[in-house]
Amino acid sequence: MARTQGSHAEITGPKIRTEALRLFAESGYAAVSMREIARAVGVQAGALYNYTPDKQALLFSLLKGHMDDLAEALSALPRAAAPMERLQTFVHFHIAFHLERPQAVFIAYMELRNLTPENFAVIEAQRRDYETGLEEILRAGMATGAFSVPDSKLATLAIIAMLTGVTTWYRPGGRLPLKAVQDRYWDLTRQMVTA
Amino acid sequence: MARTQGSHAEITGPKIRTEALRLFAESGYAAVSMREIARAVGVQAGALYNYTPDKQALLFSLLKGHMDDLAEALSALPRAAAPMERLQTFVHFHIAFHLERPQAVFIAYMELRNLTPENFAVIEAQRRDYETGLEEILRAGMATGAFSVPDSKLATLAIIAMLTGVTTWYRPGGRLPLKAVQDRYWDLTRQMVTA
DNA sequence: GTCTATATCACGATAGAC
DNA sequence: GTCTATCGTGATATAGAC
Repeated sequence: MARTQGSHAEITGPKIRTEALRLFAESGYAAVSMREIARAVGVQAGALYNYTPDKQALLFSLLKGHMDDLAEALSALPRAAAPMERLQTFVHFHIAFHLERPQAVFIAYMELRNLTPENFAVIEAQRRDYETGLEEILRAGMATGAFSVPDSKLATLAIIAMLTGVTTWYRPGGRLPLKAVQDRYWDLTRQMVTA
Repeated sequence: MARTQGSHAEITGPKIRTEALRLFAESGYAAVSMREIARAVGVQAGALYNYTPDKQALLFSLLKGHMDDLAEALSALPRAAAPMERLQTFVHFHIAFHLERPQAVFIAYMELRNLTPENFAVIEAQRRDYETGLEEILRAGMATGAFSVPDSKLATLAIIAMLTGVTTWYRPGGRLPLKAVQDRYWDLTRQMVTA
Protein backbone atom coordinates (compact mmCIF):
# COMPACT_ATOMS: atom_id res chain seq x y z
CA MET A 1 0.00 0.00 0.00
CA ALA A 2 3.03 2.25 0.00
CA ARG A 3 2.44 5.43 -1.91
CA THR A 4 5.27 7.28 -3.57
CA GLN A 5 3.18 10.39 -4.09
CA GLY A 6 0.36 12.21 -2.38
CA SER A 7 -0.07 14.30 0.75
CA HIS A 8 1.73 13.44 3.96
CA ALA A 9 1.98 16.84 5.59
CA GLU A 10 1.45 15.60 9.11
CA ILE A 11 4.29 13.13 8.77
CA THR A 12 6.64 15.03 6.51
CA GLY A 13 6.74 18.31 8.44
CA PRO A 14 7.99 16.93 11.75
CA LYS A 15 10.17 14.37 10.01
CA ILE A 16 12.02 17.09 8.12
CA ARG A 17 12.85 18.75 11.42
CA THR A 18 13.93 15.52 13.05
CA GLU A 19 16.13 14.42 10.20
CA ALA A 20 17.60 17.88 9.60
CA LEU A 21 18.47 18.14 13.28
CA ARG A 22 20.14 14.77 13.21
CA LEU A 23 22.10 15.42 10.02
CA PHE A 24 23.17 18.93 11.04
CA ALA A 25 24.43 17.55 14.35
CA GLU A 26 26.26 14.69 12.69
CA SER A 27 27.89 16.47 9.78
CA GLY A 28 27.41 20.19 10.22
CA TYR A 29 25.01 22.57 8.50
CA ALA A 30 27.31 23.46 5.62
CA ALA A 31 28.16 19.84 4.90
CA VAL A 32 24.55 18.65 4.72
CA SER A 33 22.67 19.10 1.45
CA MET A 34 18.96 19.53 0.98
CA ARG A 35 19.08 16.38 -1.14
CA GLU A 36 20.50 14.50 1.83
CA ILE A 37 17.75 15.72 4.13
CA ALA A 38 15.14 14.81 1.52
CA ARG A 39 16.58 11.32 1.16
CA ALA A 40 16.44 10.78 4.93
CA VAL A 41 12.83 11.98 5.01
CA GLY A 42 11.83 9.91 2.01
CA VAL A 43 10.82 12.68 -0.39
CA GLN A 44 12.42 14.50 -3.28
CA ALA A 45 14.46 17.62 -2.60
CA GLY A 46 11.93 19.97 -4.14
CA ALA A 47 9.27 18.85 -1.68
CA LEU A 48 11.21 20.31 1.23
CA TYR A 49 10.43 23.78 -0.01
CA ASN A 50 6.79 23.30 0.88
CA TYR A 51 7.91 23.43 4.50
CA THR A 52 10.76 25.90 4.58
CA PRO A 53 11.57 28.83 2.31
CA ASP A 54 15.23 27.84 2.33
CA LYS A 55 17.93 25.94 4.17
CA GLN A 56 18.83 28.89 6.40
CA ALA A 57 15.26 29.21 7.69
CA LEU A 58 15.28 25.53 8.54
CA LEU A 59 18.41 25.91 10.65
CA PHE A 60 17.08 29.00 12.37
CA SER A 61 13.78 27.31 13.13
CA LEU A 62 15.55 24.41 14.81
CA LEU A 63 17.73 26.67 16.94
CA LYS A 64 14.87 28.98 17.82
CA GLY A 65 12.72 26.06 18.89
CA HIS A 66 15.51 24.77 21.10
CA MET A 67 16.06 28.13 22.78
CA ASP A 68 12.33 28.58 23.27
CA ASP A 69 12.16 25.19 24.97
CA LEU A 70 15.06 26.16 27.19
CA ALA A 71 13.52 29.47 28.21
CA GLU A 72 10.18 27.85 28.93
CA ALA A 73 11.75 25.12 31.04
CA LEU A 74 13.82 27.64 32.98
CA SER A 75 10.81 29.77 33.80
CA ALA A 76 8.97 26.68 35.02
CA LEU A 77 11.58 25.94 37.70
CA PRO A 78 10.33 26.30 41.28
CA ARG A 79 11.37 29.54 42.92
CA ALA A 80 12.66 28.15 46.18
CA ALA A 81 13.28 30.71 48.84
CA ALA A 82 16.96 30.04 49.48
CA PRO A 83 19.58 30.78 46.77
CA MET A 84 21.41 27.56 47.65
CA GLU A 85 18.37 25.47 46.78
CA ARG A 86 17.71 27.53 43.67
CA LEU A 87 21.28 26.97 42.49
CA GLN A 88 21.05 23.25 43.15
CA THR A 89 17.82 23.10 41.17
CA PHE A 90 19.43 25.00 38.32
CA VAL A 91 22.45 22.70 38.16
CA HIS A 92 20.33 19.57 38.09
CA PHE A 93 17.98 21.10 35.54
CA HIS A 94 20.71 22.38 33.21
CA ILE A 95 22.45 19.02 33.05
CA ALA A 96 19.25 17.00 32.55
CA PHE A 97 17.89 19.37 29.91
CA HIS A 98 21.08 19.37 27.90
CA LEU A 99 21.68 15.62 28.13
CA GLU A 100 18.12 14.97 26.97
CA ARG A 101 18.66 16.71 23.62
CA PRO A 102 22.32 16.39 22.70
CA GLN A 103 21.75 17.05 19.00
CA ALA A 104 19.95 20.34 19.55
CA VAL A 105 22.57 21.43 22.10
CA PHE A 106 25.32 20.60 19.66
CA ILE A 107 23.98 22.62 16.77
CA ALA A 108 23.00 25.48 19.10
CA TYR A 109 26.71 25.76 19.85
CA MET A 110 28.28 24.86 16.54
CA GLU A 111 26.05 26.39 13.94
CA LEU A 112 25.65 29.91 15.31
CA ARG A 113 28.06 31.20 12.73
CA ASN A 114 25.96 29.76 9.94
CA LEU A 115 23.03 31.96 10.91
CA THR A 116 22.45 35.23 9.11
CA PRO A 117 23.30 38.25 11.31
CA GLU A 118 19.61 38.90 11.97
CA ASN A 119 18.91 35.32 13.00
CA PHE A 120 22.09 35.19 15.07
CA ALA A 121 21.03 38.26 17.04
CA VAL A 122 17.75 36.58 18.00
CA ILE A 123 19.41 33.42 19.30
CA GLU A 124 22.17 35.32 21.04
CA ALA A 125 19.64 37.43 22.93
CA GLN A 126 17.91 34.27 24.12
CA ARG A 127 21.22 32.87 25.29
CA ARG A 128 21.94 36.03 27.27
CA ASP A 129 18.52 35.86 28.89
CA TYR A 130 19.23 32.32 30.01
CA GLU A 131 22.59 33.31 31.47
CA THR A 132 20.92 36.15 33.33
CA GLY A 133 18.67 33.59 35.00
CA LEU A 134 21.69 31.97 36.60
CA GLU A 135 23.40 35.24 37.39
CA GLU A 136 20.38 36.40 39.35
CA ILE A 137 20.60 33.32 41.54
CA LEU A 138 24.26 34.03 42.21
CA ARG A 139 23.57 37.66 43.06
CA ALA A 140 20.75 36.66 45.39
CA GLY A 141 23.14 34.30 47.16
CA MET A 142 25.71 37.07 47.46
CA ALA A 143 23.10 39.30 49.06
CA THR A 144 22.22 36.71 51.69
CA GLY A 145 25.85 35.77 52.27
CA ALA A 146 25.26 32.19 51.12
CA PHE A 147 27.71 32.53 48.23
CA SER A 148 31.16 34.02 47.87
CA VAL A 149 31.38 35.06 44.23
CA PRO A 150 33.21 38.33 43.63
CA ASP A 151 32.39 38.48 39.90
CA SER A 152 28.91 37.15 39.28
CA LYS A 153 29.09 37.57 35.50
CA LEU A 154 32.33 35.64 35.17
CA ALA A 155 31.13 32.98 37.59
CA THR A 156 27.93 32.61 35.58
CA LEU A 157 29.86 31.97 32.39
CA ALA A 158 32.25 29.63 34.17
CA ILE A 159 29.46 27.53 35.65
CA ILE A 160 27.50 27.29 32.41
CA ALA A 161 30.61 26.29 30.47
CA MET A 162 31.47 23.67 33.08
CA LEU A 163 27.96 22.20 33.13
CA THR A 164 27.40 22.25 29.38
CA GLY A 165 30.72 20.47 28.92
CA VAL A 166 29.04 17.34 30.20
CA THR A 167 27.47 16.93 26.76
CA THR A 168 30.90 16.33 25.23
CA TRP A 169 31.57 13.15 27.19
CA TYR A 170 28.36 11.77 28.74
CA ARG A 171 26.92 8.70 27.09
CA PRO A 172 23.82 6.86 28.33
CA GLY A 173 24.87 3.56 29.81
CA GLY A 174 28.34 4.87 30.59
CA ARG A 175 30.27 4.85 33.84
CA LEU A 176 27.92 7.22 35.66
CA PRO A 177 24.12 7.41 35.55
CA LEU A 178 22.51 10.82 35.09
CA LYS A 179 21.73 11.21 38.79
CA ALA A 180 25.36 10.64 39.77
CA VAL A 181 26.56 13.13 37.16
CA GLN A 182 24.14 15.74 38.47
CA ASP A 183 25.23 15.15 42.06
CA ARG A 184 28.92 15.40 41.27
CA TYR A 185 28.57 18.56 39.23
CA TRP A 186 26.48 20.00 42.05
CA ASP A 187 29.24 19.17 44.54
CA LEU A 188 31.75 20.98 42.34
CA THR A 189 29.46 23.95 41.82
CA ARG A 190 28.59 24.26 45.50
CA GLN A 191 32.24 24.19 46.52
CA MET A 192 33.05 26.74 43.85
CA VAL A 193 30.56 29.37 45.03
CA THR A 194 31.04 28.94 48.77
CA ALA A 195 34.12 30.23 50.58
CA MET B 1 57.62 45.53 -9.52
CA ALA B 2 54.80 43.26 -8.45
CA ARG B 3 54.96 39.89 -10.10
CA THR B 4 51.85 37.90 -10.79
CA GLN B 5 53.78 34.74 -11.47
CA GLY B 6 56.97 33.10 -10.32
CA SER B 7 58.15 31.36 -7.14
CA HIS B 8 57.15 32.60 -3.71
CA ALA B 9 57.34 29.40 -1.69
CA GLU B 10 58.65 31.04 1.45
CA ILE B 11 55.75 33.45 1.52
CA THR B 12 52.98 31.31 0.10
CA GLY B 13 53.42 28.28 2.34
CA PRO B 14 52.94 30.02 5.70
CA LYS B 15 50.35 32.37 4.26
CA ILE B 16 48.18 29.47 3.16
CA ARG B 17 48.18 28.18 6.72
CA THR B 18 47.42 31.60 8.20
CA GLU B 19 44.59 32.35 5.83
CA ALA B 20 43.10 28.87 5.97
CA LEU B 21 43.12 29.00 9.76
CA ARG B 22 41.38 32.36 9.71
CA LEU B 23 38.78 31.35 7.16
CA PHE B 24 38.04 27.97 8.76
CA ALA B 25 37.56 29.73 12.10
CA GLU B 26 35.32 32.37 10.61
CA SER B 27 33.11 30.28 8.39
CA GLY B 28 33.80 26.64 9.09
CA TYR B 29 35.78 24.09 7.11
CA ALA B 30 32.89 22.88 4.98
CA ALA B 31 31.81 26.41 4.08
CA VAL B 32 35.26 27.56 2.94
CA SER B 33 36.33 26.72 -0.60
CA MET B 34 39.84 26.23 -1.87
CA ARG B 35 39.17 29.10 -4.25
CA GLU B 36 38.40 31.32 -1.27
CA ILE B 37 41.64 30.39 0.46
CA ALA B 38 43.57 30.99 -2.76
CA ARG B 39 42.00 34.42 -3.15
CA ALA B 40 43.00 35.37 0.41
CA VAL B 41 46.55 34.18 -0.22
CA GLY B 42 46.78 35.90 -3.58
CA VAL B 43 47.30 32.88 -5.81
CA GLN B 44 45.13 30.76 -8.07
CA ALA B 45 43.35 27.76 -6.61
CA GLY B 46 45.54 25.25 -8.44
CA ALA B 47 48.66 26.62 -6.78
CA LEU B 48 47.45 25.50 -3.35
CA TYR B 49 48.01 21.91 -4.37
CA ASN B 50 51.75 22.49 -4.40
CA TYR B 51 51.50 22.76 -0.62
CA THR B 52 48.81 20.31 0.37
CA PRO B 53 47.59 17.13 -1.31
CA ASP B 54 43.99 18.13 -0.57
CA LYS B 55 41.74 20.22 1.64
CA GLN B 56 41.46 17.55 4.34
CA ALA B 57 45.22 17.37 4.78
CA LEU B 58 45.31 21.13 5.21
CA LEU B 59 42.77 21.00 8.03
CA PHE B 60 44.53 18.11 9.72
CA SER B 61 47.88 19.87 9.50
CA LEU B 62 46.47 22.94 11.23
CA LEU B 63 44.89 20.93 14.03
CA LYS B 64 47.92 18.71 14.45
CA GLY B 65 50.19 21.74 14.69
CA HIS B 66 47.98 23.25 17.34
CA MET B 67 47.89 20.12 19.45
CA ASP B 68 51.64 19.69 19.11
CA ASP B 69 52.14 23.24 20.35
CA LEU B 70 49.84 22.55 23.28
CA ALA B 71 51.63 19.35 24.26
CA GLU B 72 55.02 21.01 24.01
CA ALA B 73 53.93 23.96 26.14
CA LEU B 74 52.40 21.68 28.75
CA SER B 75 55.56 19.62 29.07
CA ALA B 76 57.58 22.81 29.51
CA LEU B 77 55.64 23.84 32.63
CA PRO B 78 57.69 23.85 35.85
CA ARG B 79 57.09 20.80 38.01
CA ALA B 80 56.56 22.56 41.32
CA ALA B 81 56.61 20.29 44.32
CA ALA B 82 53.17 21.06 45.68
CA PRO B 83 50.02 20.06 43.76
CA MET B 84 48.38 23.37 44.71
CA GLU B 85 51.11 25.32 42.93
CA ARG B 86 51.06 22.93 39.99
CA LEU B 87 47.32 23.42 39.60
CA GLN B 88 47.65 27.18 39.80
CA THR B 89 50.32 27.08 37.12
CA PHE B 90 48.13 24.90 34.94
CA VAL B 91 45.12 27.21 35.23
CA HIS B 92 47.13 30.30 34.35
CA PHE B 93 48.83 28.47 31.49
CA HIS B 94 45.67 26.99 30.02
CA ILE B 95 43.90 30.34 29.91
CA ALA B 96 46.85 32.23 28.47
CA PHE B 97 47.61 29.59 25.84
CA HIS B 98 44.03 29.42 24.64
CA LEU B 99 43.45 33.17 24.60
CA GLU B 100 46.63 33.65 22.58
CA ARG B 101 45.34 31.59 19.65
CA PRO B 102 41.55 31.81 19.59
CA GLN B 103 41.25 30.73 15.96
CA ALA B 104 43.20 27.52 16.42
CA VAL B 105 41.28 26.73 19.60
CA PHE B 106 38.02 27.30 17.80
CA ILE B 107 38.69 24.97 14.90
CA ALA B 108 40.26 22.38 17.22
CA TYR B 109 36.83 22.17 18.84
CA MET B 110 34.51 22.72 15.92
CA GLU B 111 36.10 20.91 13.04
CA LEU B 112 36.89 17.56 14.63
CA ARG B 113 33.94 16.00 12.84
CA ASN B 114 35.32 17.12 9.50
CA LEU B 115 38.44 15.03 9.99
CA THR B 116 38.67 11.58 8.46
CA PRO B 117 38.41 8.83 11.10
CA GLU B 118 42.17 8.23 10.95
CA ASN B 119 43.00 11.91 11.42
CA PHE B 120 40.39 12.28 14.13
CA ALA B 121 41.94 9.44 16.12
CA VAL B 122 45.30 11.20 16.12
CA ILE B 123 43.92 14.49 17.41
CA GLU B 124 41.67 12.81 19.94
CA ALA B 125 44.61 10.91 21.41
CA GLN B 126 46.50 14.16 21.84
CA ARG B 127 43.52 15.70 23.58
CA ARG B 128 43.32 12.80 25.98
CA ASP B 129 47.02 13.12 26.75
CA TYR B 130 46.52 16.75 27.61
CA GLU B 131 43.60 15.95 29.92
CA THR B 132 45.69 13.32 31.62
CA GLY B 133 48.23 16.01 32.45
CA LEU B 134 45.63 17.82 34.53
CA GLU B 135 44.20 14.68 36.02
CA GLU B 136 47.61 13.69 37.35
CA ILE B 137 47.84 16.99 39.19
CA LEU B 138 44.45 16.40 40.77
CA ARG B 139 45.38 12.88 41.82
CA ALA B 140 48.64 14.09 43.31
CA GLY B 141 46.68 16.64 45.32
CA MET B 142 44.30 13.96 46.49
CA ALA B 143 47.25 11.87 47.67
CA THR B 144 48.66 14.70 49.74
CA GLY B 145 45.25 15.75 51.04
CA ALA B 146 45.50 19.18 49.44
CA PHE B 147 42.46 18.56 47.23
CA SER B 148 39.03 17.09 47.84
CA VAL B 149 38.01 15.66 44.47
CA PRO B 150 36.13 12.37 44.67
CA ASP B 151 36.06 11.80 40.91
CA SER B 152 39.29 13.04 39.34
CA LYS B 153 38.24 12.22 35.78
CA LEU B 154 34.99 14.13 36.00
CA ALA B 155 36.68 17.04 37.79
CA THR B 156 39.32 17.14 35.05
CA LEU B 157 36.70 17.46 32.34
CA ALA B 158 34.76 20.01 34.38
CA ILE B 159 37.80 22.21 34.94
CA ILE B 160 38.94 22.09 31.33
CA ALA B 161 35.45 22.92 30.08
CA MET B 162 35.20 25.80 32.52
CA LEU B 163 38.59 27.23 31.60
CA THR B 164 38.27 26.78 27.85
CA GLY B 165 34.91 28.54 27.99
CA VAL B 166 36.81 31.78 28.50
CA THR B 167 37.52 31.79 24.76
CA THR B 168 33.82 32.27 24.03
CA TRP B 169 33.57 35.64 25.75
CA TYR B 170 37.03 37.14 26.35
CA ARG B 171 38.00 40.01 24.09
CA PRO B 172 41.29 41.94 24.39
CA GLY B 173 40.57 45.40 25.71
CA GLY B 174 37.39 44.23 27.42
CA ARG B 175 36.29 44.60 31.02
CA LEU B 176 39.02 42.39 32.47
CA PRO B 177 42.70 42.15 31.50
CA LEU B 178 44.20 38.69 31.04
CA LYS B 179 45.81 38.69 34.47
CA ALA B 180 42.50 39.40 36.19
CA VAL B 181 40.77 36.66 34.21
CA GLN B 182 43.46 34.18 35.19
CA ASP B 183 43.22 35.16 38.86
CA ARG B 184 39.45 34.87 38.99
CA TYR B 185 39.36 31.51 37.26
CA TRP B 186 42.06 30.36 39.65
CA ASP B 187 39.96 31.48 42.61
CA LEU B 188 37.02 29.48 41.26
CA THR B 189 39.17 26.43 40.53
CA ARG B 190 40.87 26.50 43.93
CA GLN B 191 37.55 26.72 45.74
CA MET B 192 36.18 23.92 43.61
CA VAL B 193 38.91 21.40 44.46
CA THR B 194 39.30 22.22 48.15
CA ALA B 195 36.73 21.18 50.74
C1' DG C 1 1.82 18.00 -1.35
C1' DT C 2 4.92 15.60 -4.16
C1' DC C 3 6.93 14.61 -8.33
C1' DT C 4 10.33 15.29 -12.38
C1' DA C 5 13.18 18.25 -14.68
C1' DT C 6 16.10 21.97 -14.90
C1' DA C 7 18.33 26.70 -14.40
C1' DT C 8 22.31 28.49 -12.45
C1' DC C 9 26.22 28.19 -10.10
C1' DA C 10 30.15 26.52 -7.42
C1' DC C 11 32.91 22.85 -5.77
C1' DG C 12 37.62 19.90 -5.41
C1' DA C 13 41.06 18.51 -8.04
C1' DT C 14 44.04 17.95 -12.26
C1' DA C 15 46.74 18.87 -16.81
C1' DG C 16 49.95 21.18 -19.14
C1' DA C 17 52.11 25.76 -20.56
C1' DC C 18 55.53 28.92 -18.84
C1' DG D 1 55.86 27.54 -8.32
C1' DT D 2 52.13 29.65 -10.55
C1' DC D 3 49.21 30.21 -14.24
C1' DT D 4 44.93 29.17 -17.27
C1' DA D 5 41.58 26.03 -18.47
C1' DT D 6 38.75 22.36 -17.55
C1' DC D 7 36.77 17.77 -16.00
C1' DG D 8 33.31 15.68 -13.39
C1' DT D 9 30.28 16.38 -9.84
C1' DG D 10 26.93 18.22 -6.84
C1' DA D 11 24.88 22.33 -4.71
C1' DT D 12 20.31 25.47 -3.85
C1' DA D 13 16.27 26.68 -5.54
C1' DT D 14 12.39 26.93 -8.93
C1' DA D 15 8.68 25.57 -12.62
C1' DG D 16 5.06 23.08 -13.91
C1' DA D 17 2.68 18.40 -14.27
C1' DC D 18 -0.17 15.40 -11.49
